[in-house]
Amino acid sequence: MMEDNFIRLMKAQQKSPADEVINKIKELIESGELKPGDRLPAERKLASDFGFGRTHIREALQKLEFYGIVKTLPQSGTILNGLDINSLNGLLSDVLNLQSYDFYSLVETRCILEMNAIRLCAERRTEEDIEAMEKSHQNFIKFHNDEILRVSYDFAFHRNIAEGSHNPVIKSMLMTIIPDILIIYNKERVCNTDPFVVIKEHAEMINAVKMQNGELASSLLYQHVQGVMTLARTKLENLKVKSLSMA
Amino acid sequence: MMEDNFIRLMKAQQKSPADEVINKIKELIESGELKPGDRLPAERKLASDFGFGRTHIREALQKLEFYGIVKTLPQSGTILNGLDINSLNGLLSDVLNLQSYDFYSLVETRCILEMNAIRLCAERRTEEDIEAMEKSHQNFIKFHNDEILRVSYDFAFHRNIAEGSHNPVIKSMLMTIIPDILIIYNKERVCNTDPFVVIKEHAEMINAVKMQNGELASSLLYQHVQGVMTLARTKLENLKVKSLSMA
DNA sequence: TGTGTAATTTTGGTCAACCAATTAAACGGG
DNA sequence: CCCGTTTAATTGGTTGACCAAAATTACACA
Repeated sequence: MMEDNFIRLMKAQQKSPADEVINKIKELIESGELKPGDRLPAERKLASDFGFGRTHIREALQKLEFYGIVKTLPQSGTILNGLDINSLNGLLSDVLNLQSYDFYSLVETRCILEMNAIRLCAERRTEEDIEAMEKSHQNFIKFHNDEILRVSYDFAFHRNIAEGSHNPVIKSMLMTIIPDILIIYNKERVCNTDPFVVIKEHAEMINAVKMQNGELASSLLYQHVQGVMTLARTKLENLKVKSLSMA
Repeated sequence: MMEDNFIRLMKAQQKSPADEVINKIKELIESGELKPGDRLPAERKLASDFGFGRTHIREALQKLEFYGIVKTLPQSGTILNGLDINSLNGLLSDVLNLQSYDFYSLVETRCILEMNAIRLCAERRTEEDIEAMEKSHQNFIKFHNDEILRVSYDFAFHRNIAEGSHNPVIKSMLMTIIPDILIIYNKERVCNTDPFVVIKEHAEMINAVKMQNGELASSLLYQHVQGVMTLARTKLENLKVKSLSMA
């Protein structure tokens, strides 16, 4: 496992072709040859100029579009966004320096997003949201003896919370990080929280949401995930995951 | 602009080919034909079975890999993650139901992430972090009369905060949402916060970070972004942005 | 019967060519 | 000279073919 991390670290240091393309685009901007708002040279031209195939060019542009740096218009071209040079350079540096992240950062960010998701859920929840949470909770109780199913319904419960926040950005972000957490959870098999404790905590959170008490719901959620936080801090502190990007 | 939103809404209802592929993969899982941990049929087979080209298959798999649902191994195949059927179905439903998001959600999430980023920055900051914040702050003062440069250095300041959190997941998430916010900011040209107010707020935040006072830093950041929050709530409430996904 | 090696097949990644949408240039008439 | 129409060029998206790595199968020998 340590060897795995070493190999991944080395790979991270070898830039992918797409990252090399991004670096060259960054140089075009720094040289003034490409200005904010400009259309980029055509994919074929970039391929020829940079010495990479169009597949790598397209992968690089897709990545830049994902981060809002360019906008691709079918059959029309690719436009650099209109931010100023310093901001563009900063963003491009950040894209190029995206790191693998450690499990602790993953879990810490999940905690932050979920604490706020449940606070918003308490404020904004609908009857459907409460019913969905109740249903997941009842299913958790029903299958609390089944190690796999109870994790499944715990996860469903957390998805209900995200849904109840009525903030699609928070939902989307949680979606990108929850699967990795769950996968590592299941793989390490080190979480053995008493299901009755979970049942109690779920019930308290539902009640706080019903009462529209965001602060209470938020602090209950914080307590709820302390188990994973502690786990991440002590046993899996240096566990690397993947780069949170498309490359 | 209202017409723009209408057209985008209609487009959102037409599933992309990649989403149709994802839906078919979901059906394979629901039918039991594809189980957690299984290798998916080869790309060529999926293309043939589903009636889409390999480009669309690969785009769908790339999206699923981004969300942690599958793992693609070059020259070996694509593996479905080992989560249970309910969780997989839930995740796939969420992926298929990713929505366009409104500017308010974007800004609200930014506020949440940055409040926590600066709290962590106060706890974890290094001397380099403080120096970087000071430098951005000094540049903001220097160019406070230049509308473009001061936004640029304000952005640099916020990037320093993200960097100082020492949490790559938070950094990465802020990176995906900040450009859109800045672009809309510049386009709507409706923020006219007095630069001297910003200078004062920046100085207070730096001081709180120096003092390692996370709570203070967090609440100062909250005050700092209230302008954008108010703007988002009143003037741009229904402004749709893009789908926060690769499709 | 088990093991090691070689051959074959399968696989995802990449490429050049082609398709169709968009833009730019050319042309003709007023 | 300007404007509308037609033609040509440019563009990103898609396709089928090819490449090389990985996995599977077949075969030979102890």
